[in-house]
Amino acid sequence: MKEIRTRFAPSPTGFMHIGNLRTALYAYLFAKKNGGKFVLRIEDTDRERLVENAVETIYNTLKLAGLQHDEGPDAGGLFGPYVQSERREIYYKYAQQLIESGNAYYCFCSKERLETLTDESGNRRYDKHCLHLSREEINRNLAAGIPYVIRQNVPIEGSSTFNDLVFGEITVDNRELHDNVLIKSDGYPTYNFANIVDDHLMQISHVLRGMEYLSSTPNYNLLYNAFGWDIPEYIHLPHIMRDKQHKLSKRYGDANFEDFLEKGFLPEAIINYVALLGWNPKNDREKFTLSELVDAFDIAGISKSAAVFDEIKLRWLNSQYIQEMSLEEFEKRADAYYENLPSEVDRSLLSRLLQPRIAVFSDILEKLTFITGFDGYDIALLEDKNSKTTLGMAITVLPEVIKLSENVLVWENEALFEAYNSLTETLGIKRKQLLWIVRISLTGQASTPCGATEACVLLGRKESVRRLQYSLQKCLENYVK
RNA sequence: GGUCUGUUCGUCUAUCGGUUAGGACGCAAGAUUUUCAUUCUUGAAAGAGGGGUUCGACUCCCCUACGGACUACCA
Repeated sequence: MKEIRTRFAPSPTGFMHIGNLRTALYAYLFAKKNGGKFVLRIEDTDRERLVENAVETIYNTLKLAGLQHDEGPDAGGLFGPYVQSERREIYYKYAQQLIESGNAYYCFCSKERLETLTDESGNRRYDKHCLHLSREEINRNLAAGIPYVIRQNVPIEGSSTFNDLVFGEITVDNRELHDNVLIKSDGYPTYNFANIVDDHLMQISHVLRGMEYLSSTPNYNLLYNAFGWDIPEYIHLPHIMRDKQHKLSKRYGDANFEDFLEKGFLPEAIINYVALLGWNPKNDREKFTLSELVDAFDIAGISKSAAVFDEIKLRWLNSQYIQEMSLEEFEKRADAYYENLPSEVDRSLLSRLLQPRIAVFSDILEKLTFITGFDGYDIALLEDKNSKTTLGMAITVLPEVIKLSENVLVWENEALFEAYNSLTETLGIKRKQLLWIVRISLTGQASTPCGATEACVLLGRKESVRRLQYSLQKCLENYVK
């Protein structure tokens, strides 16, 4: 039984796109599920699109996501080098072999000539012009240093059929196939060539990749056959969309892993969410750790249709992870968002209040504005139809609350609640009403990450009394009987 | 344009010929609540259209419509 080997083969052209991450995840899951190996290969054959540090981004992402590769440029392995730019002689050697067997040929056509091959709808198909060059002509051109590429010689007749583990059997007429460039004029191989040579040499048993490669797969199979190599199993993955019409793209912005991390999403939640975009475990389960995903993964659960990325649902999943973490862990991660808080604010209490109320860590900033940004608010908030409060009520209640707040013995939650609660009795109003008035007066916000008494504790006695007085003042100014 | 491919609630999806078409997010309503929030319950919400095949089709086949990918010396 052959060992299961999958690979993730990104090109270092920028950030790690969510769609790419999912491809890596599935390749990892499939390998691990079957006791196989997951290898990382860097496809840097497009010298113009290289982005500095992109390789580090790839390492980093895989590390953060927990997708540890068994082989790769940084991990070693028996099939290196794992960076395509370091394998040029290999590709060239195999290209020569293809030329000798008639499955590839030198092409010296100029860009200008190629242009003339473009039809009215903007498509270009090479006419095999250079296939008919004589040995002498080729040698002469080579000797003269005329730039050339090496092209695949696809048969003009017949058809190619292959089986994809997700999409099933696919047949394409060979006449639809192009004589793809295998080796570019700069000496580097194209993806179309490098990927098949490497997949074979690295003994990749299952190729998982985006379905944009589905239509060029027959080309690859022709190459495998020309070499007499076994064709790997194919697992093409449906796209992840930003909406029904558009693929998730780098241009769109937020579609990359590090952006989500920056927004305060947890890598585990992102992985969990992304796993379920285009795959389902055949039951209703929604929460999985990475190792649980390994156990549950099965290509039968991969769907054929594209999935729209839904950040709202990701938020929900993320909130589940946040709520399950320990308070210590939460505090550690939340700490960065507490920077601008007055030092007397109780961070531990704050964390306890915040943990069940946020979906992503960056939500914290907005939840904290009642502490950091209390400078006037819409007094109309004090009139609430739900709690049945009015400005007039606030005016009678606030002085009592202030008096009580100045005198209450211990400034902590229980005591405050007791004190305010007994005040409702003497004033003859509902607890909900009093607490609404207090909370609004204290925070100026309809929705806060805490109740009235908790707001008191967070703000401290001095600041609380100050705010209550300020609010009373505003009420009096605005009150028209 | 050609080729390949897809189409179940707004979104992610289950169903592999027989179900009141299920779950989740989101949404709405109600309940609980120590005030914000949580939680709970309930509800609205789907098989693109048309032909077949079949006793019976979301499920199989064909056509149409509408998406998407590819059609580069990018991957």
